[in-house]
This record gives sequence, C-alpha cells and structure tokens, in this order.
Amino acid sequence: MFQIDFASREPIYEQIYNSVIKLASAGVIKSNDKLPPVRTLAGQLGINPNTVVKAYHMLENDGYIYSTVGRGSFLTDKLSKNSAQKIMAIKEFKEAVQKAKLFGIKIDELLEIISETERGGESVD
Amino acid sequence: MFQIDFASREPIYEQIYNSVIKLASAGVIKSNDKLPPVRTLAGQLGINPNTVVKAYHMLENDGYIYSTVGRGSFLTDKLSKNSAQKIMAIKEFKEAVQKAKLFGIKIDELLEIISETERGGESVD
DNA sequence: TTCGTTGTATTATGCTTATTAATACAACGA
DNA sequence: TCGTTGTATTAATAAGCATAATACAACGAA
Repeated sequence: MFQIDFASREPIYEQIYNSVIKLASAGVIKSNDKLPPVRTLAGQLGINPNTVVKAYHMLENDGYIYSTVGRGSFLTDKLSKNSAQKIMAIKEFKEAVQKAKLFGIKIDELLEIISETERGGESVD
Repeated sequence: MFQIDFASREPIYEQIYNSVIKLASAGVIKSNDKLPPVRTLAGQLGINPNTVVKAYHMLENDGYIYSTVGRGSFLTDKLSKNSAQKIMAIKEFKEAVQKAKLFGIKIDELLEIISETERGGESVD
C-alpha cells in the first residue's frame, strides 16, 4: 500500500506522511481505520522504525491520526474523502492554469508537465 | 533587493536562484543589467561568497545570466520580463499539479479543468 | 495476571548536503 | 599597475536524514 522512492530528495518520513494523506484522499483508508504498526510498516518498506515514528508523529501533530500505546494508530475524520484541502488544491490548480494561460503557455506544455509529473511521481496503491 | 529566509528548508543558493527569476519577472532587473558581485551580495546577505557563487553558476548553466571575470554577472535576454513570468508560471503550475496529486485528484480531473478553462477563455464575442 | 502487541523515548553512529572559511589565481578595465 | 570580480580548491563545520540497538509503558486478550 505504501511505496517509497529512495532516490527522491523528499525525506522518507515525508513520503509516508504524504502517502497517508493520498490514501485517505483517495478513499483507500477511512476514518478510524488502523494504520500499519510502526515496526510492521518499517519492515515492509525496509526502513528504520524511527523513520515511521517520525511520520506518524507528524500526522498526529497535524490531527490526521491518533495513536495509543498497545492499540495502534488510527485515522481521524480530519482526512475524510472530500476534505477542504482537496477543494483548495483544485482551486489552486485552476488559478495556476489561468496564470499559465495569461503568459501564453500552450495547453500542450501543460499536458507535458502533467505527464512528466506522472512519470516522476510515486504511485500510491 | 534579495531576501533570504534562513529558516526555510530551501537551500540559500536556491533561494538566490529563484530571487533572480522573480526580480526579472517583476521587471526590477532587466536584460544586460548587472547583478551584485558575489562578494557584495554575500556581504549584504551575511552569507558565504561560495553560496552566491553556487547560485550564479546555476543561473549561468541555465542560460539566465552570463559572467566575465573582472566585469561581473549580467542578465541574458532569456530572462526578459515576459519569459521570466512564463518561467514562474510554469513553476507554480508544477507545484499545483503536485499538490493536486497529493490529494488524490485524478489526471482526468485536471485535464477537465484545463479544457474548461480553455472553453471559458476562448469565448470572445 | 501474564504476555504479546504497539507506541514512545533515548543514545549513539554514519552519511549526505549545505554552508562557511581561508586562500589563491585569472581576467578585465581604468 | 591596481582595484574589481569571477573562478577554483581544499578543509572544516553544521544540520538533517536515517539507521541501530535498547528499554520502557500502556493496552487487550488469553
């Protein structure tokens, strides 16, 4: 479910953080769902448990998950499928398209950028 | 003229690089304008000359400035106001795509938004 | 209660990158 | 010639990321 790009400049703990948001946004995981235990996820990804801990702490700090010793880490409802953040992202994308148009950037260029991003980005499934 | 955020995760040399593009985009600096000498800028920003050198080298590599020993560093015409704005717009568009991806927005949705924008913008009557 | 599960905390280490430091050299123009 | 300025080099320092190895604390089930 989680996938890490070790070549990326983006820190692993941040990739995990983003993965949780992506998975929640895509509806793959939902409120109150349990995340993999730190040791388990670390094992699956072949990384150090501390790195997972760091990501989980960030998520908890931001109110996206809550953790209890002995039970595990669970999604809050802050990351429901149609969150305000998703709406914001769409809005910002629209603005970026407008601005690009304003400066005479061709549609083909935008499409090219999107497909580049697609190739470069990590897949989440 | 240049401003650095020491708290930012973005490296200083990268901030300088982006500053030059932004300044050109805003028309504050123009083609053939001279940039501050590395030692001067380093002094003003309170950083090491090598850091400025790194930024200037990147800019030169990308064809945005040209440098001559004894004379200084100057803007090329690749960074005229319009092209600088275009470069900025592309950067912002890339960021918007990344963010959209983060929240699980599908490519099809992005394409749809683009074509909507296209339809809306072409209605000239 | 015991025991496995799981989050949390700590300390040390290695690695990479960013930045600084201190010089020296080379080319340009007045 | 001499000040200005870009370039090059080598070393040292600092910060962030990740690993390693443990230990402790709380929860729930048997």
